[in-house]
Amino acid sequence: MPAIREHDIVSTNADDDDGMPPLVDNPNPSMTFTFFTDMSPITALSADPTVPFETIWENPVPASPLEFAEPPGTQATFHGPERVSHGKKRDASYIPRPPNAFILFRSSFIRSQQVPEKVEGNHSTLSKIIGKYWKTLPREEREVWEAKALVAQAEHRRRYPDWRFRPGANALAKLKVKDGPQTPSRRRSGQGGRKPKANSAGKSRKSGDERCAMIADLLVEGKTGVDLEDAVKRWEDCAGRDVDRKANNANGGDEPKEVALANESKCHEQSISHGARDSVNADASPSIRAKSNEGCPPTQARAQTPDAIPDHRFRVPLTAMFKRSLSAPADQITSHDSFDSAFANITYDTEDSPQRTCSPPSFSGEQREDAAHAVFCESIGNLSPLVLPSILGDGVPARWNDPYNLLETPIGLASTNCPELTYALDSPSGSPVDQSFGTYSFYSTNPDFDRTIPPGYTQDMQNSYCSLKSWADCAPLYEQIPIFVNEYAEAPTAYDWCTTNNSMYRGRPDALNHYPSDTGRFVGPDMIRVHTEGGYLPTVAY
DNA sequence: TCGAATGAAAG
DNA sequence: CTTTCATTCGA
Repeated sequence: MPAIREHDIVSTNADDDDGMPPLVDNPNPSMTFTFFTDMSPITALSADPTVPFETIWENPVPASPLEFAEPPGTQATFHGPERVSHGKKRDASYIPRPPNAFILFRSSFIRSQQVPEKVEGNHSTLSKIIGKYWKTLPREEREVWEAKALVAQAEHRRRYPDWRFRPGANALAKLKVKDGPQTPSRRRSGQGGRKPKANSAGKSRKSGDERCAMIADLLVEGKTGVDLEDAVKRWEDCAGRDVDRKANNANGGDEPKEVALANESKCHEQSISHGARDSVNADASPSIRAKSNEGCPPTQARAQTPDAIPDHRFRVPLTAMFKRSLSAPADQITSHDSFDSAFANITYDTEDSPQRTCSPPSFSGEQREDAAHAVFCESIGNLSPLVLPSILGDGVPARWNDPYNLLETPIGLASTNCPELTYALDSPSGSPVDQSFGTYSFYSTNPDFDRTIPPGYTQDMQNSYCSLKSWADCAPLYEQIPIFVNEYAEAPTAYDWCTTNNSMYRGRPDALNHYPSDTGRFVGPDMIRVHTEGGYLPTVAY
């Protein structure tokens, strides 16, 4: 099977330049689709095709009210060339880079005006604050932004299939515009550009950093708006004069801590965390992770990761896990590389065997596919790295492999999280219905999916098939990008998986659902290797 | 296969 | 200017 270039997906869209969401070329009349949970269901964003794609990753859930409502007219959009971003004069044809997770977070954060202008209006300083705040985000929350970044990236690629990041290419243009030949002042070298003041070596700088850290801490506590303003004011009233001493202290001096603590605690005695937001909502707001940082938040050794329990799963950031070169020539893309590295030595926690390591199994016997292209994933009952986290965020974080939280949905009813979908369960014959067992499927009213059974699929697999390309084409409509196993596979004909004792099993997808465990409890396979009939490009994200 | 550079948002 | 992250480029 010829290797299919990733861009072939999008280049089939004739409307790539028109700026309108193309949806799918396949206007199949109403149909339903089902897929297995290990087939990377994605979360529906909006079935409304009129929703401009620019708003997709910023406002994925219009239905869920944002606690920090943004002022009207400030809805986040992806700023394509049709809109000049923040006053930079650029050619109308200029295509900006897709925003990364942090940039999206920062934008949303600033838009939500949690830090009043009076507290800080300078965007450089805001960047510092937001950067510190960003580092304290719990992983789930950060993943939300990583997911958005992936969506943004996917959408960017859909719109500008031929775009390539060309660092420096724009620098030339800049020099031209600035008419002066301009020394190529390396901006981050600290040498080139004028160094403003800060000659008093660290003093003002230090206090600035201190203040940033303080504000970031207050944000972590959940303070925003007026609360934040008050707290900052209190801090400034009495802590400002401590700055010098603190600055010295930070340079290795062993200043008695009681002094600082006393000062601080008297300045901002109790701050009641009000950040009772649902954690995985999609705006950059302080959330419930505000801990018991009563009194003055220590400005340095703050909990970097609020996760109380170290979670060794998926330490690889999503964006890294699913990273693929956006700009590399398509036929050089080897997106499995990131997968291989991401999953090579991941330790999984499961109910049955915490911290069990399951390295990629070595297969014996005939292997039809290129082992280097194998994609590993977890399956039903376990977290699936193939599914991005749900950002539906209506208070119940969905499972990784159940992004619609369908397992909490009565069978046969539409998910409250995603009315477009209905949950069905095929229980193994004779078994009581057990939602952790059996095949569960999502039925969609989305007509845009191709369910033409490819060669290799038998009729009884029909219900588990949905064209992955359809998902890919629809990706911008969904919060979650379909992370597909074998996007271009003719058909997955068999899955191999290893169990806790490293036994190898093989079977079709439905067999996975019937895999019994010694304990009488369903144990999902640790890993699944998807076999295909021919070669394939294991695109992991589109 | 590195580290350095660039640029994404914003005012 | 300033942040983090993704990507490219040159050595």
